[in-house]
Amino acid sequence: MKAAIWWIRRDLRLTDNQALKAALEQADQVIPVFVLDPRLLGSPYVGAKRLAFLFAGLRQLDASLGEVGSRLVVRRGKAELELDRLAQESGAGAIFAEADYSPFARRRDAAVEARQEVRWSGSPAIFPPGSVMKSNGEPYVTFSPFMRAWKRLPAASLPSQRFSPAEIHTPENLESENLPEFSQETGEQAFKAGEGAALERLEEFTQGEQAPIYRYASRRNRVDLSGTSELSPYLRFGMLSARTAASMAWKAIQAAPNKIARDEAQTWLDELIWRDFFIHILYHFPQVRRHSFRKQGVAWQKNPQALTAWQQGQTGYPLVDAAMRHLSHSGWMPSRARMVVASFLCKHLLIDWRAGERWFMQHLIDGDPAANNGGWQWSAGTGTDAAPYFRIFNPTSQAEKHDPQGGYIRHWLPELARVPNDYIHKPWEMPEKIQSQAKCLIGEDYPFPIVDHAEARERALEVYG
DNA sequence: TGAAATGTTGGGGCG
DNA sequence: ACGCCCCAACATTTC
Repeated sequence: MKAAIWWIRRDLRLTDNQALKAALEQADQVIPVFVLDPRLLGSPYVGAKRLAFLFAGLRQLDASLGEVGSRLVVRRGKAELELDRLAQESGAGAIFAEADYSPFARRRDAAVEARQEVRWSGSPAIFPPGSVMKSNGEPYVTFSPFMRAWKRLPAASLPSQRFSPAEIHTPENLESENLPEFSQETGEQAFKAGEGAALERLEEFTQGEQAPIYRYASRRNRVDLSGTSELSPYLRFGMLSARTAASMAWKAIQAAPNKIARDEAQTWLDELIWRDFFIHILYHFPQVRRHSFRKQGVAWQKNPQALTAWQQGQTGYPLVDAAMRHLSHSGWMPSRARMVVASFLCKHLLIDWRAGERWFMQHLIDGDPAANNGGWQWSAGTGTDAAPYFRIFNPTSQAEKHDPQGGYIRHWLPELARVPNDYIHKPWEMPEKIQSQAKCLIGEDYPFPIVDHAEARERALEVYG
């Protein structure tokens, strides 16, 4: 065919892009287009920090396209209408796109398919939904057997990982919208957008005998040490292909200098498999987006004051508050901190996990419907293969384990900066004299705990039980 | 990818 | 030397 549309959704990259590859193989001219859909831009599950990252990524992509003789076309409107219009303007014979599985994406894509021919290739998952199933044809709902089956799939069945376009011909004279600017509202941009930054970080994380991946398992929980890969925003928007990430993980595992290092790296691959697991779960059970996977209901409590305290990082538990302010400021939080704040909201405060899920989606740069929903339902104990109801994190002992010197806490809670180590994890126990020395009066500069841990724990056991 | 309560063991102080 | 108690350290059970 003469021309084809490459419809970009969450695959903001040129390398290892199966949809782009297919379009280039089938058509002489390719039109890279991103559609700003008002249904997404105005959604209560979208926030400024993630949009800013998306738009910065699109600008980067436009620049990369420029280097191969093309450019990005941006349109604003409902996807099905804008793609219709673009196909008519350009005479494009088909639309090429990577799959996208959230309930909204599937409705949108069905509407597009009703009007235009769409050829799907590639997936945001490493192995797409449907490819990891039980022998009776049903989807897995527990992680361990899912992971075993996933690991039995031949890595060689993954299509070429090395594709990178040399030249893209794109028709002239197609109108393109400007991308909105978000300089004011988003605070400090913690992640540099774009495929280049993503590949740089992946390399740094996985390459060489001293690579962080070889200490991943033992350091990922240390909130004060940046022990995680920090690749999630790139995976979210496909600035990094999940398959490229997996392929680098496999290589690192093979190249590990010893068994300990190999196990450490393996743990990171296991996390990528968790990501696939939740993508598959949302695909097979789209109702989990709105409802608990488990039928038994928890009697959630309405508590707007407590919800606000949690959102603002004013619960009186330093690790919880540091993490929540980290999120508001940077749009990101390490995995361990996410588990701690989620457990606190659902179990200590007995607030419905959906309130936490929405807050995360509004603030996380990497906010992804499948991973975020899966994580929240896991924490709340309502999901597939969920944390058992009696597993209640003690926010103080979690802080002692994972931020032993309080460095993370002091960084995000400046009012606790001068609190001595003995009290950094339980400032409410500080004698008054030390409070004034530390210039931190509890109840004034920093709140008393909004719930007593032991009481909250008992209450959660009773309500969940 | 918990934490608390309860149970067991063994060293050391002491009469 | 011996029995008793205390309690830290570790193990097991329970939520």
